[in-house]
Amino acid sequence: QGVKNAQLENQALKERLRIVEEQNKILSANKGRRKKDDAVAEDILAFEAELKVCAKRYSLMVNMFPPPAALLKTTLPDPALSFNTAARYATTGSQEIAVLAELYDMLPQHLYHLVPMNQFSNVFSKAVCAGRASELNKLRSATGQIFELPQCYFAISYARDTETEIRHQLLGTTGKAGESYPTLPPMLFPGNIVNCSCKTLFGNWQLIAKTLSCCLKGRTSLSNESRRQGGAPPNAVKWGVMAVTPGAVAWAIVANIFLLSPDQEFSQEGKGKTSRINYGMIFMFFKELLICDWEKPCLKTIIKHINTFIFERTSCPSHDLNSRDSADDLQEEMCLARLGLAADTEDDLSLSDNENASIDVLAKATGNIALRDSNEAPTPLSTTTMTSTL
DNA sequence: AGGCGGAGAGTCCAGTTTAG
DNA sequence: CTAAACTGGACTCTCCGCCT
Repeated sequence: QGVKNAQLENQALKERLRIVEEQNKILSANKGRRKKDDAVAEDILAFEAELKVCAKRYSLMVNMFPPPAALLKTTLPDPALSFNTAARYATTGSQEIAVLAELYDMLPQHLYHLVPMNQFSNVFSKAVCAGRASELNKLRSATGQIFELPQCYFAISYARDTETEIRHQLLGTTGKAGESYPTLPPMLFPGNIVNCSCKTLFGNWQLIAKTLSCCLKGRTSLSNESRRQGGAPPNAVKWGVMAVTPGAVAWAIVANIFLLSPDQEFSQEGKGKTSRINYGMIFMFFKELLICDWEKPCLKTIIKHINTFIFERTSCPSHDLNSRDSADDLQEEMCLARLGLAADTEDDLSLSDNENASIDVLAKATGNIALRDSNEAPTPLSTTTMTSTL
């Protein structure tokens, strides 16, 4: 009797399932015809995989944060603005256009028509965030190697802010309650020593190079001994990336700060929950600085070092890292010193207004003032607002 | 064989909605 | 009004296909 009852029950359930499935089919079929938008949605769906790859590349090489949805609706002015020069920071309008131009530059032409669609922003933003999260997750397992510290410090819930090497030597805070994080942490300077006149900013380029190498060439590119044994093509090969960009360098700096910070997650708005570091603003700050100074010889030298480290190194990075000949070192130091000198005296008459503006930002930031959230609305990417916040 | 990256399921947490 | 239920965002883990 028991078996019989169970069988009957089973049959009844199956019948019910069949009815529900049928109803579901009808509902989804109707849903398909209800909106005019659906052809559009299908179009985006068809290119979804390609779009996701582009979004991830965009998030690492161009902009750590997805562009605002409203911006995607606007059309690009016909003579496309050059977005990799200081000119983009002239006005708020030119900055927005540059963000859009950058996006279009990143996408293959056959995807252009998708950008203004409603669904695009949603799909693209999600992919940007997912890509960023997966890279940060990968980095977290290699952070010990990057900073030459015990890997256990970087377990997600480890109290990193209690370790003085991290808190004091790399991030530059004393650990007092309510203290803010400096915009230019010691880890950006050689020997982790902040130079008040910024003479050696980015001199500690190895950390940036290692971070980007891990993201672009895979985790094993960091280890000295084991050479790459095979595997799927790493991101750099997949994306055809041959050199780092200002966005990528800024990405690496922000990622390094995040990995050292006590924060456990990287929110979409770009603000650290525990540290209250405003990562979004820091990213904008460094990207602007890098774009404005990209062609300056001192920065060029550093970028060359980073590119060599990531793209030309075949094996044994420790040699390249630690035993560069002193003449090379000296030359680099001098070069950096010139960058700092320009910031101090502003005696370089060839500087454009925008370059001066970037130096202004830099000089103010050196005063150990943090780009920290002060319970205000997120500030847009502009030099003027940035300096006033500082 | 083993590294790489992606998909997707699962976890955790915080904010919001809903039932009582 | 409160507590339970739901929802959504971000991260984690595992598996799988691809590749050298």
